[in-house]
Formats: sequence, C-alpha cells, structure tokens
Amino acid sequence: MLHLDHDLAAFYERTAADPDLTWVARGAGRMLRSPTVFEDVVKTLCTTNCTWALTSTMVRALVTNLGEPAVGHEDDPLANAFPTPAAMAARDERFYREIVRSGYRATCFTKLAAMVDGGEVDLEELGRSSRHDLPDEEVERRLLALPGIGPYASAHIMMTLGRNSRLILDSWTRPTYAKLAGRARVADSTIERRFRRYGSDAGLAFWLFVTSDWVDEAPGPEGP
DNA sequence: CGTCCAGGTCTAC
DNA sequence: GGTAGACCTGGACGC
Repeated sequence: MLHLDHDLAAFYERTAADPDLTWVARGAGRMLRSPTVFEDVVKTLCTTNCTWALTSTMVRALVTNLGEPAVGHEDDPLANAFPTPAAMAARDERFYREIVRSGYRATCFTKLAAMVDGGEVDLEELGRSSRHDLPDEEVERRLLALPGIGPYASAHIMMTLGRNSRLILDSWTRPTYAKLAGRARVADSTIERRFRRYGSDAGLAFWLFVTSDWVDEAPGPEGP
C-alpha cells in the first residue's frame, strides 16, 4: 500500500538538486493506496467538487451501509471493509442520493459499479500493470472514460497507483503553489513547466512541493 | 435567510 | 480546443 517496491533512487537524485525539495530524499514520496483500485476510484469521486466534510460523509455512508463487517469488529460499522463493486451495484441511484448524500454523483456511482461488477472494465488490472504493460497515457485514457472522472480525479488516482507523471491540479493545490511561489495566480502551464524536469515523476514532485509544510523536516515558505 | 463555493465534470456551443 | 452553465450537498459568511 506504500509502494515500497518502487525504487525512488532516480527521483531522489533529481530532488536533491532542487533547492525546494532537498528534504524529499529523506524518504518522502510513498503515496498511500487502497487495497483495491475500485476503492480509490470511488473515494476520489467522493472528493470532487465538495468539502472534505462531505467527502467523509459519503465514504462513511458507503462503508457503514454496504461494507462487510470486519472479523472481530462486527459491532463497529466504521470498521467495515470498503464495499465491493457487487455490493454497490446492488443499490439504485436513489440510495446514493438519499442515504449517501452524494447528490449529482449518484448516477456516477451506479454506472461505475455496474461497469466494474459487470466486467465491462477491469480497474484492478490498472493496479497490477507496470508502465511497460500499460503506458500512463493508456491508464489515463481509461480513467477519464469513467463516469465522473476528469483530469483532477484521474491524476489523483494515478498517484495512488504509483503513476506519478500527472499533476493533481485542483482548487487547493493551485492556490497553495501560487502562495509558495509568492504570486497571486499561476497558470497551469507555468506549473507544468516548473516540474517538467521531473519527467514521469512530475506529479510526485509537485505534490511534495505543495505539501512541504506537512513535513517537519521540510522548509517552509520562507526557506530553511 | 440568501449567496457562495469546496481537493470538478460534462455538455453544448 | 477552449469555455459558459448546470449540477447535489452542507458549512461559512454577509446582512
């Protein structure tokens, strides 16, 4: 779940030469993924166009209502496993609106669950594949074809898969980058250019840059 | 109590 | 290919 088999040596060589990211080589960059790709896709869908509080509400409702109880924790619904595609496919749009509180995303949940449960799409294949089997372009193409998954969600899901080439550009990372850069606004193209030197790790470098202050050892906006 | 918008996406020009 | 408009929810904010 932490991609410990992923060799970051080459990435650390580049960050070491980047004054803003020298701290990264201490061992940062292990993005947490869920047990299944399906779980990360659904959860990411729950982060789109809403507050984190609503994201929590939706995920909590999915887990407590549709998840299998965890052995030894049958009395704690919050400990339930994340719902399977079959469990989610068994509920209708009304359930996702009224119980999950997902609003317009309800149709995305029913469509996605049906696609995965019916075997129309194999999300787990994306988790097993390497860049050699499936290039990032192909993985991105498949993710963007999913209902409710756009550029932001696709980039986010790819990061959980260890596919670190795409930048997660959203209403939080954009202003955060601008602030660190000492500017009011920064065009996406400008941000892309700044991290282009990282090639297939551009998304990871960007993510670590905007989350620098989550790490004690990292320098703040004013530098070390 | 009305408006705005948050870790966007999709459709229609 | 680039861009207004619509779209659920619920917490924040102004009046």
